[in-house]
Amino acid sequence: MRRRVLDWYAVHARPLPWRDPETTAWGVFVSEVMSQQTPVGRVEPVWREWLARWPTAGDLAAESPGEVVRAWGRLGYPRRALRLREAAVAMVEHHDGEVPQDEDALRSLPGVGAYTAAAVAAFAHGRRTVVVDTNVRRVLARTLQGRAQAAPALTAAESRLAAEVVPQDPETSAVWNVAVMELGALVCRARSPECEACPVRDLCAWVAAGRPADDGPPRRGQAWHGTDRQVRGAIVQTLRESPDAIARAGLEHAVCTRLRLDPARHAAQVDRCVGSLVEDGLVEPVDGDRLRLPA
DNA sequence: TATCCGTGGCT
DNA sequence: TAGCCAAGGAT
Repeated sequence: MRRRVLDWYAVHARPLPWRDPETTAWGVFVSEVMSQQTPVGRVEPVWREWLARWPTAGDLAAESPGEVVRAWGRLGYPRRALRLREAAVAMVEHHDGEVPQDEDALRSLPGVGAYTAAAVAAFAHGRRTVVVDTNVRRVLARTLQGRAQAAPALTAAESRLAAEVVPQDPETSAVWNVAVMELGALVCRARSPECEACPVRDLCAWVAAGRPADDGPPRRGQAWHGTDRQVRGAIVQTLRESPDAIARAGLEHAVCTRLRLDPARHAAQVDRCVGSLVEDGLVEPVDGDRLRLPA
């Protein structure tokens, strides 16, 4: 199985810029944070802008939060932009401006969880780690467990399984980790798997079982229309597009217009969301009644 | 552990 | 078309 996946990756890997051997650890770190819950195709152009503008952690650490959120554009979950900047500050203050190599040190950075710490240690520093993302979970669930999808949340059994299949040699392990992810992203996809193109289809327990449908609990869809998330998104988008601070009433109007909401009935929701965004550090009140991205 | 947190393309 | 889903993390 390992040889097949590694050989497949050698031929089919996408030429993502952060996979270039000359990309710095900082570049890899930025790519991993941007890719959290955002398709890599959308990440690539923003990543290029960021690395040209802030080629080191020190460069980003010196930038204002608002400018970082603005440059984040529409990647989604803009709190990640703030945490990425905070991580850069921590690197400057505690790691001599460099991306830590140790998984635990990475884990302690803002916005870095188990996945990102393992991924950066492996892909930026060549460490042997166990990278478990949604792609890896799905590939292992199908090939080894014969299930259509992984469990809703990562289980201890899954982590053990993932750890068992990572090659011992550090260099090979790093390629293995990215290769399984790539297989999940390109072939062993969640919705329309392309089993005919899979290098391990004849070893796959799910294929052997006749590709049975998922037998797990029904997934809860993410509500969107009319939610605080939608309103928060519209608020930040409006402020991103405005070079100057905006009066609260003007912001309410702009957001309701953008979302086609009745201002009379949604002013309170917009206000509540502004409050939560201020708490998150994504919005900053100025001059009493005006709002802007944080300076 | 369940829920919250953006955005947009795909089926 | 409406829902599903994407290199997760924090609480």
